Order: sequence, then structure tokens, then C-alpha cells
Amino acid sequence: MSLQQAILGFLALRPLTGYDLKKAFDGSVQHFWPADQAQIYRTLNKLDELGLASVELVEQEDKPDRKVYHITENGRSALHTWLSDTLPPTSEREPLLVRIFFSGFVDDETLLPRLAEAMAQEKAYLAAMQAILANAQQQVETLTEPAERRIGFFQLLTVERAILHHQAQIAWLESIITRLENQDLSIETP
Amino acid sequence: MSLQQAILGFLALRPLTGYDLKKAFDGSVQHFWPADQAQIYRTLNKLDELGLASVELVEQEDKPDRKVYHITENGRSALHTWLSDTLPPTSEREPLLVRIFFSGFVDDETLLPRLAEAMAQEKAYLAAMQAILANAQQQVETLTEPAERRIGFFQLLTVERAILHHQAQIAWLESIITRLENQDLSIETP
DNA sequence: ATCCTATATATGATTTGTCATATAATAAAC
DNA sequence: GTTTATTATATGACAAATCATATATAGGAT
Repeated sequence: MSLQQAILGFLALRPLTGYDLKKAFDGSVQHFWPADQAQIYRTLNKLDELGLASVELVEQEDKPDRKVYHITENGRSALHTWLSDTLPPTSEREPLLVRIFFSGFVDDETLLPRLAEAMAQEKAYLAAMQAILANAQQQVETLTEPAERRIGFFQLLTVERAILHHQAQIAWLESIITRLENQDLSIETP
Repeated sequence: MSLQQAILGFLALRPLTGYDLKKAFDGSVQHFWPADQAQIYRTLNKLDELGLASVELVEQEDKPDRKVYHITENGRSALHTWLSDTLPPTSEREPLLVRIFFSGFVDDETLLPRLAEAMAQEKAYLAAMQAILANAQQQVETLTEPAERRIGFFQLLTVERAILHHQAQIAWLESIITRLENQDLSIETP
């Protein structure tokens, strides 16, 4: 359900086309809410049908015409309602944990390279997030309008969280590797 | 795709019915891979079609007949292949982060109660996970077969991770609340 | 006496998400 | 000169997940 709300969120900042939205997603929320191009276009159709967004057709000569979507008043209030509502019970899906859960079936020689891969992936993510934060931090500080600063703050909070969780994940993976190498299958309560 | 593999994982431990599987999911991997009852039954059909599991019909007098699923040799090797394969690029979906990302649109008075709710939820989860760990830890220690201990170890690792991440999440939420209360919209690189 | 829970499987409808592919023009890269 | 990337939208096919509901019996709770 969140794709609808996320699109409304972006449209609340400025009018965008489906193409723009795909870039906006890939450049910001992609790491916790990846969006498929086809899905974006279909959701935009639906938002239009529901009256939460309206379409403005902008003709172009050399490139395909653009369909610029604007959030409507109904769209704005739908967004606010969603943001003010009580949180639904969280339900996360983490494929890596499913793998780990059943990894007792395979031996260390096959498992350790996979864990090393996961570590490398995590470290790459962490570095990317730290770069994004450093960059965005400066840009947000230049904002003078309080409303804009506030919006920027919350956007950055998600990057901050990503960093925190990647760090925790790296530490966890590292401890697993160490334990396997020491043939020490123990769990200590954190 | 992970539901198929997760079911195979459970069937590799012992033969189970769809009903049993639903309980097994709810009692263990539910927090990172919730499974819908309808989906479990449909996936079992598919595993049967694919020859990865076979059905044994057990008639009962007072209760409905049971369809006990057994993993086949093909099923076992499919499971091992999956567990040995390189990891696909992670793609997580976290609805809470989508909310936070756009929370700059609402004011503190509406937001703070939501954050408090999220905190309460996290703390409840944390307590539940700690209880599960304490309990399961003892049970795993009584296992004498190395293969069983190994399987138990990896299952517990996911609980350990859950605890670690819930702790990180609680600290993060706490810091957000503090910053909002102090009207300090700053981000410090972790 | 009635309601709720547990046991057990099944299906229909719908929503979401994914993958591939189509069209069509320009501009840069090799 | 051919391939690749960028801009822009769209659809068909499919897989996966969610929600509601149906059937049927037994036993405990109110």
C-alpha cells in the first residue's frame, strides 16, 4: 500500500512525471522501498482515477510528451490522514534472515563465502549511505525556510537509520564469521 | 520466492501439514517472513507439482483428514542449491521508513504520539525476542547431536539479530523524540 | 444453550510487485 | 557507423501476497 502514499509524498513537494518519480525513488527511498517503473505508472493512473492527483499534458517536440502529475486537495488530505494515522503492526520481509535461519543445513565451507559476500554488500551500502548523508547534510543546512528544513530533516533521518542498521548488521555478520571460524556455536544474550 | 524455500526448510526437519506449517511460521520466522495460510497451502500444491514434496494422506475420525507433506530427494537438493547460491542483491521494504521520510509534512503534536507508539511496539518486540532467546537457548544446549545443535544455532542467530536491531531501532526512535522535543533538527553522522 | 477456539483444508477475488518488451527520438561514445 | 544512454510512456504476462469466506467436527467457556 505504501507506494501510493510515497508517490503522493513526492508529488506534495512538486509536480512530477512517472519518469521523474522513478528517478526520485531510485535516488532516495530505494533502499527501503524500491519501486518498479511499471508499478509507478499504474499507480499514477490509479491516483488520477481516485482524484488524488491530476494530469497535465506537456507536449514536447523532440522527446515523448510528458504527463506531469499534480497532487490535488484530496490527495493532500489523504497524505495527511495516512501520516497522522496510528501505525499498522510492522511486518518486515528479510530474505537474508530466511537463509540464515536454515543455514544449519549447509557446511562452513559453503556458508563462509556467502557471509563474506553479505558483509561486502553491507559495507558497500554503508559507504554509499555515509556519502549520501555527508552530501545531503550540507544541502539541508543551506535551506532557510523552516518547512523545507523540517522536510529535509526527516528525509535525512532515514539515511541516519540506514547507517545505524548497516553498522549493526556488519557487527552481527562479523561475529557470526568469528564464531564459525572458532567452531564456537554459542549465543550470548545481547 | 522465499516462501517455497522456507517451507522446504521446515519439511527438511520433519514432515508437516499445511496447518502445522502455519504454526511453525508463526512461532519462529514470522517476524522476518510472515506467511499467509492460503499462501502456504497453495505453495504446498506447487511443491508437490514440482516433485519437491510428496503428500501422505492421514485419515482421522473426529477431525478433518491431514495431508502430511514429506520433502523428496529433489526437494532436499533444491534446498541445498538455494542455500549454497550467491546472495541476490538485498531489497528490503520498511513501511515505517516511508512514513518517517515524509513525516516533515505533519507537526510534532501529531507525530510524537506515533513515535511513542512505534517505541512501545519495538519494546514489546524486544521483550518477546529476549524471552524467546532465553527459552530456546536452554533447549538448544540440551541437544546432543552436532547436526541438531548446528541447526539450532542458526535459528537462534536470527533471534539474536532481531534483538540487536530492535535495540538499535529503539535508540534511534529515542533520539528522534529527544531532538523533536528540543527543537533541534540536526543530524550527526553516526 | 450459545459462542469461541482448535483442528484441517480449500477457493475466489483482488492487490501488489516483477519481468520483459514495445515505441521513438536525440546525443554521446567507441 | 553502430551501439549505448537518456528521455518518456505503456502493456502483457505472470508470480506472490492478502483478504474473505466456506466446510466440518469437537470441546471448553460463558
